[in-house]
Amino acid sequence: MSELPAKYSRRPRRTAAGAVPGASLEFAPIRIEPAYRKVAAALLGRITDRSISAGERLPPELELARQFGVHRGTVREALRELETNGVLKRERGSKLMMVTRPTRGAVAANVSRALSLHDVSYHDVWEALTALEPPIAGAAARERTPADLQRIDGLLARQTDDLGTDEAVELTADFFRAVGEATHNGVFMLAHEPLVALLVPSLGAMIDKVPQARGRITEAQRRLAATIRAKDAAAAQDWMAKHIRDFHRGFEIARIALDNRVGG
Amino acid sequence: MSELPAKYSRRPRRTAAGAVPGASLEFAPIRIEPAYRKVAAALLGRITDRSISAGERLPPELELARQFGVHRGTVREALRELETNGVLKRERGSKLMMVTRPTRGAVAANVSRALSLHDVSYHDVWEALTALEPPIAGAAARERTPADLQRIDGLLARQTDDLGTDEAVELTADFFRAVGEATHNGVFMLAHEPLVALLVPSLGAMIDKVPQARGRITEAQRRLAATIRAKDAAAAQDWMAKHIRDFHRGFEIARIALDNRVGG
DNA sequence: GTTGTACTATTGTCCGACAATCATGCCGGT
DNA sequence: ACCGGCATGATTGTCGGACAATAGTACAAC
Repeated sequence: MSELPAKYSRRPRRTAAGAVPGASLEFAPIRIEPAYRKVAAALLGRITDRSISAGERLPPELELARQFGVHRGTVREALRELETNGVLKRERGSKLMMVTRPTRGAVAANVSRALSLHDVSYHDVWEALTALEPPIAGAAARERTPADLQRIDGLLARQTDDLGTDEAVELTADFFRAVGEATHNGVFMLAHEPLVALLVPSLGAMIDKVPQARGRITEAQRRLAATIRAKDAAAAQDWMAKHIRDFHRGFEIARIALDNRVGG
Repeated sequence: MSELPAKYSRRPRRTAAGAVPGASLEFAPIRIEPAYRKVAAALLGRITDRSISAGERLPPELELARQFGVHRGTVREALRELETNGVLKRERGSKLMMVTRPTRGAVAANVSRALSLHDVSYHDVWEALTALEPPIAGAAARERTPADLQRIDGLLARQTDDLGTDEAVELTADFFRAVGEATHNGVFMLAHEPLVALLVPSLGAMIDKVPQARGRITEAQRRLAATIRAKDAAAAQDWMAKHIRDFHRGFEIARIALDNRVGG
């Protein structure tokens, strides 16, 4: 059946056990990388250095396998790696894989998961939000465009009392996102996303337990929006700081232990 | 050779083309997920909800394939996905895959790449550092332990004039990391890592072009360390802010355009 | 012009196989 | 009793080949 197993020949492995017995020379640890990782690294390199740019389509898997000189299964494993990194997206059927830029949501989801697995506490998240959000609000006040204002106002207009808990929470999260986008700073937009995402579940619990919270949230957001409209960065910082403190207080009133792990 | 192709039977596909002709009803798009994604989701779920905890070992691939009722290749693609997410680590040979928690470095690398691909500018990174690092320094001053102090001092002691550019830059980055760890806040530790990583390459260029930068950096770090030792959070914030401004000025002097893309 | 059909390209999944590696346990020599 | 070498089994890495399902396209039919 098999003529001769000459495969694997392109990856010469060190089978010779020719280690000098007494030598105490310093050897660098031998770095053996699986092929799928090398393929992934090669592709990722071409993407990060922009020789393949977003929106372009990759050759089909079989063609890639031919070019790299590996099996299609190996290429697929490499592609899967890039896909989870968010730099590739594939659609079913005959569409080719497309190079994309990782979406904020995907990156944020990874970060959230990592934070959650690292046993980060609510307190830690609050501390970070306290540090991060006021400057974000300030930057938003400085940099906002009319379009940003419009989006923020649109969100505020939807804040009514007869919303369900989930919608209210989602709307609050969207408010933070909108403020982040008004900064026109990709770092800010990405930075607070995982934090907001981590808080969303418990925010719902808090709102349910603390009836007055909804009103305070809406009020703070309106004030904040006004300062952003007025391009008053200092006031925006102050109101955002107050807004964050409010959340903190809500959690205390709802008796959510702040040194609990987030997420789950 | 093949008796009968009864495979694929466990995934019934809708072959019937029974679409109502004139109906203008709203249909939700049908979500069809590949099997490898479902397997990945199942495993990830068990990890994030802690029913499989870090350090445990997963069953071998063949066993997983048997349990999920899919082919080993499919399981492998799913595992690759988790591996990139950092929740699994595998070693060569007969060792089983081990559940791990994503390392900060891995997560940060993903974030850095995403930021870089999104054309974030130096200015954006500076703005974020200006917002983030002073509060981090303040938290470090409040929360530092003797061990943290020792690590920081160790790094400072290695800051001498006869270091190569690369070592000096790496030492500076490590200083930031050490301050971050002194906060004992996982969010802070993770948050500034990608930013520092993005700056490292250009920081080397800056140091080479601006001779006085090295001295200023060392001086600022010593002062900062002193405030952290004294647990003087306010002073720590101030010195960190100054430190960051210093970097900014260095870049201006070195004529590195601040609206350039970072990374690459 | 719209609708249906055949064809092709591509991805998703499966089957089966072997090489390389690591752990383990056995064995003989000291 | 301790040690290094060797056979063995388990597991991952990779390969070859196969087929089903889907999407796009070209073309004929109405």
